[in-house]
Amino acid sequence: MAKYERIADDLRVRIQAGEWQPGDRLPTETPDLTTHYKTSLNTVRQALGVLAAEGVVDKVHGRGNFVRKPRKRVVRTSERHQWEKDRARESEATRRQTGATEHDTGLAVSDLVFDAAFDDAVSADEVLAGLFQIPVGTRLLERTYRTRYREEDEPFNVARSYLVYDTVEGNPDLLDPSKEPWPGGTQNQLHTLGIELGRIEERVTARPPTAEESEELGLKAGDSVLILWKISYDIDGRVAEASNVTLPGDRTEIVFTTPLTRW
Amino acid sequence: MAKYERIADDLRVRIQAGEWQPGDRLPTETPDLTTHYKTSLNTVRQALGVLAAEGVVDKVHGRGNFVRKPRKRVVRTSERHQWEKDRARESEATRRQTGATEHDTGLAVSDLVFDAAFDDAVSADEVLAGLFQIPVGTRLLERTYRTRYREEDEPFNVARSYLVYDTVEGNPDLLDPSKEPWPGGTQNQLHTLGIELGRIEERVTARPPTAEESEELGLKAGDSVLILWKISYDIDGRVAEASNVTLPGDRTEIVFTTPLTRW
DNA sequence: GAGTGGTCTAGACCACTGT
DNA sequence: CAGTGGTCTAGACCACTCC
Repeated sequence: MAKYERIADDLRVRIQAGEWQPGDRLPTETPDLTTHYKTSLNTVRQALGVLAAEGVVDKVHGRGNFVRKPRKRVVRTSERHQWEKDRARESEATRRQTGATEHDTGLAVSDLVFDAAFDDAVSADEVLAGLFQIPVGTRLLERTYRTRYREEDEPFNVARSYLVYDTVEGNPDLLDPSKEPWPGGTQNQLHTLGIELGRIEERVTARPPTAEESEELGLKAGDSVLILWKISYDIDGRVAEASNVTLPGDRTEIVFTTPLTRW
Repeated sequence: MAKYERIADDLRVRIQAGEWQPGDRLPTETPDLTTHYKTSLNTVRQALGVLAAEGVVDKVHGRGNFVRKPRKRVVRTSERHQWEKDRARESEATRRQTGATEHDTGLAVSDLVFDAAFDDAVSADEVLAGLFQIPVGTRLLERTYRTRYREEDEPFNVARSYLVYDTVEGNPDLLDPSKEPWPGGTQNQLHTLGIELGRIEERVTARPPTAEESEELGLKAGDSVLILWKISYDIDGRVAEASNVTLPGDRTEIVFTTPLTRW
């Protein structure tokens, strides 16, 4: 076993044992750790790199290496869909109170900041064309949403929603970024187009963030992202909307409930 | 911007542009890349480390650095639960045909290899005690399952299932590792104890693998794991079983369907 | 044994943080 | 300005893969 692995293991054990609490600063790379482990700087840094990649340690330039604190979780439940559907036909006054994100996080609208960007001339790639059962290159409306806590700088998710352009022309609000976030969410918007949803499918995978995502979501080494594709089917089984959300893996818990029929 | 970042960006762009195809070997670290970028070995390796952490490049000791190929996905659907419940009361002959994993992967039992390990004296920690609504320290039965493709060395998942020990004493098969995998799965086993499930809840998060998980699941730098907690409630709303599965994030797609009631 | 990546060293200098 | 982490170099030697 390499020296840097032994150092990483030793530090990991000492952290787990509580020698340093979450938030505490570890001994300095130079001279503390290099002399303690009788090794060179590179080797100490390689060991700390392992722990950072595991999410055990936060490296902060100019300040030190810290034991990472567990972060507050955002829970996203599958009940949100039925809840959103039930609310889609409520009065605007009612709808204006809260959206699905607030339903999940338990926060008021005022705690969250939204940002919307539209692109009404996106061409369907193979994946989207396959979902919507349309030719590649069909014109789509792409809406990008970012949600963040008012006190934090970085958004905690980035969502991109796709609709077939031809189907949304009937509602000009759907093409106006300043109308965001609409009271009622997507299901209310689809309702104005005469579309009722019958079923929602969600597909979840995980991977390390790309450099771009790390930048955008303020992720550190040792973070993963959850990729959630939400596909909304109308009552005839056609795809009405497809969207994907990028969620920080360690801050997000996705909860699904499957009711079972009685024997 | 640091030199290693510029090198990583340059290589990333060239890979995306198709200069090297998935599976192709990149130029050697020494002397090709060091001379091409007029830099030292460490700097080239730091750049390649970035790409490896993103999952773009596979580093293979003694052979080279390769453009990573997308891997075959295993799909896990939430329909499996109802399917498993419907099957739990079928004859053993029928049940013996396939299990829920085969239902998802579309493979025959003979393509998969299972491994089961039991520990009938696990003490409930705070998380499990909270789930089952029992005192911390209550005796639990922990069953660990590993599933892998017959042709591959590493399992593609590791699952740990927890049952309250007192409730399983009625069925000695539940305490015998050699009876694994039982035809019918957990729902069939619970059926023999007179327990019928009414609802299943699944909670999903993602994070980088621990050193132990990388070892066990054969994961490389640049992989994430999905952690799925499955909580099974009986028809009275009590927790009957809790289990967690560790799934390789880039090989697994979890699919959930939410049916919506009609307006 | 040749080729290739992995580990380690010792030292220089840069960049960020807080006093 | 002092303290601390980040980048980079040049070179030595080890470990793995494949012919």
